[in-house]
Order: sequence, then structure tokens, then C-alpha cells
Amino acid sequence: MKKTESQAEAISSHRQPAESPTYPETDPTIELLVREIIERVADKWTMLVLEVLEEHGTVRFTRLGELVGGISQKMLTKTVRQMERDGLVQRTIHPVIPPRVEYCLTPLGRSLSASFCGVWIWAEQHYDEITKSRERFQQRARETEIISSS
Amino acid sequence: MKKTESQAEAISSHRQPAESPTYPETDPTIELLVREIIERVADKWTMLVLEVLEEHGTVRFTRLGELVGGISQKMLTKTVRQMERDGLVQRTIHPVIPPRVEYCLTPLGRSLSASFCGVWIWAEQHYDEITKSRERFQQRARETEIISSS
DNA sequence: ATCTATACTTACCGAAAGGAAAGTGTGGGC
DNA sequence: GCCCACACTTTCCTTTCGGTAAGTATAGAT
Repeated sequence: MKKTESQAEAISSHRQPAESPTYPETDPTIELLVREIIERVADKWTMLVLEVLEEHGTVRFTRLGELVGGISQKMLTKTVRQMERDGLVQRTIHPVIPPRVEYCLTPLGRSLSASFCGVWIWAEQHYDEITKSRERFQQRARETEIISSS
Repeated sequence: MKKTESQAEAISSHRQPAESPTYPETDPTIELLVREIIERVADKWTMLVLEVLEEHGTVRFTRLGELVGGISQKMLTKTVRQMERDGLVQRTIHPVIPPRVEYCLTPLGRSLSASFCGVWIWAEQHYDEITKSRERFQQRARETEIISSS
């Protein structure tokens, strides 16, 4: 949440003043804004809630928690409130007792979910590649360990 | 990192034993695996490094930090090491002094970057929608505050 | 001999994430 | 009068995030 103020500082100590990166793609102002929103949205729970709501439509609080799996009530409340604030989910309170609160995606939320679709597919397709890479990395780490201790 | 053990537990206390969610899309085993990788990859620094490397090709450590912006050496090291471990970046050490270490995306990293492309575009397109939604939310919050304090 | 550059690593610390569990409010059923 | 349901909120606590600053290694330049 308090990231933006440090944005201009580079890697500590020495910074050359001029010589900007010069990539033509996007203009720097938008870059910053986009980064901010990516940082907020690229969050584990947000993505999982997004997916659950995309697949199940309208769900109540407790059910939503069950579907997401492994989330505490505190985090679920927090996540879903943030998403409501950002206009990703709609929260409907039915004034009955016991309370009945329903959550579903807004059009904005649905469009974000669609954009994430590619990432989900990528994850599905490349899961074992990552697993294997991780094993190789471990193996190399063990090897260099042996070398350096000899 | 230590998330996986709590995965089966729902929202604490009461869980109905049977009655699984029943969505036909993906089978539950892959779901878990995909979630794990999403959790790891859906990280602010990872995404930013990914983008920088996508746009600049091969870069050295210090330069990479400058391009990402606002990242400390510690976090940069950690992030790129993780990414190397997962097979997203290639780390090339030139055995010279002073050291020269170059980073670039692997094909796997490039494919992930491509998958995230949709999210970047979404963020660009919907930035002001989110900003406005946030303002409305604030406004409503202020209103209910007044009501409840009367 | 000392300084420099580079890519780190380590130690220290405060802030934030996040879990577990207990508490809250309320109307209807017992 | 008490309990239950549900959607929270609050408190307490541990873990992780992440920044700052200092240290390390080493060959060549001065």
C-alpha cells in the first residue's frame, strides 16, 4: 500500500542522474498507474476469489470461503472488501436475520477474470516444467555445495 | 511458501463433509497444482522483473534493479533467484572481475510474460474505472459513518 | 598499499500478512 | 430466557516482507 513514494529511488547509493531507459512502448505516467493497480490485483487471495466467483456466479460469504479453501474469515473479509472498493465485486446485503450477504463479480471483475484466463492456462500447461526446473536447480545447488566444501 | 498444508481446511469450525463444489471445468488435482504456481508467480516483484526483462532482453543486475525501480538489492536477488529456480530467467555469470552477471528470460519466462500481457492491457484500460469506484466507495463509507453516528 | 567496480550476502529492524479463536448483533424458534 | 445462524470484527500472536546499511571477494588501476 505504501509503495509509491519510493518509486523514483533506484537500487540505493549510486544513481546516474540522466540517461532514462528509453523504451518506446508506454509513456511513464501510465506505467506508474498500471504498476500500482497490478500490485494491488496481483495478490493470491484476490485471484482465487476472482476465479471462484467467475465459476460459481453468486455466492454467500461462508460458501465463498469454503470454495476458495484455506482462507481465514479475516482475510476473506479483507480481500472481498478491497475488491468491492475497486469495483470488482458486488456485495448485496439482504437485511434479514441471520444475515445473508451475497457476492458476485461486476462486469469489471469479469473482464479482469477474463484477462487472467491466459495465466491460468499457462499455469496448467507449464506446471511440470516448473517442477522439473526446480528439481534441477536443487540438484545444482547440492553439487556446488559439495564442491565449495571440498 | 508454507500454504499447502492448510489447503483442505475450510473456513474454520463447521464443514459439511460431503457435497463437493461440482464445477466441471478442471479436475481437483490440477487445480491444487495450478493454485500453487499462481500463488508463487502472482507476486509484485516477479511480475515487474518479468516485464523489464521482456522489454529489455538481457540486462545486468544493477541495471535490472534500476529498471524495475524501487526494489532493494536483497529483494532483487531473492526474486531473480526464485525465477531462475522456476526456470523463468537464465542467469549467466561471466567469470571476470568486477563480476558481470546477466539476466534474460527463458522461453518459459517469455511465455509467461505473454500470458500476463492481457492483464497489463486490462490494467491500462480500466485504471480510471477503479479509481472512480474507489472514490465512490469512500463516499459511501463516509455517508454510513454519519448515519451510524447520529 | 589503497581504491574501485560489481554482485552479491548478512545482520538488524520495523511493518505488514495472515492464522486461530473469541466476541458481536439480532430476531425467530425452542 | 436461551440458543442458533451468519457475517462479520477484534485480539493476540507468529511469520514473512522488505528496507538500510555494512560486509565480502578479487583483479586491475593508481
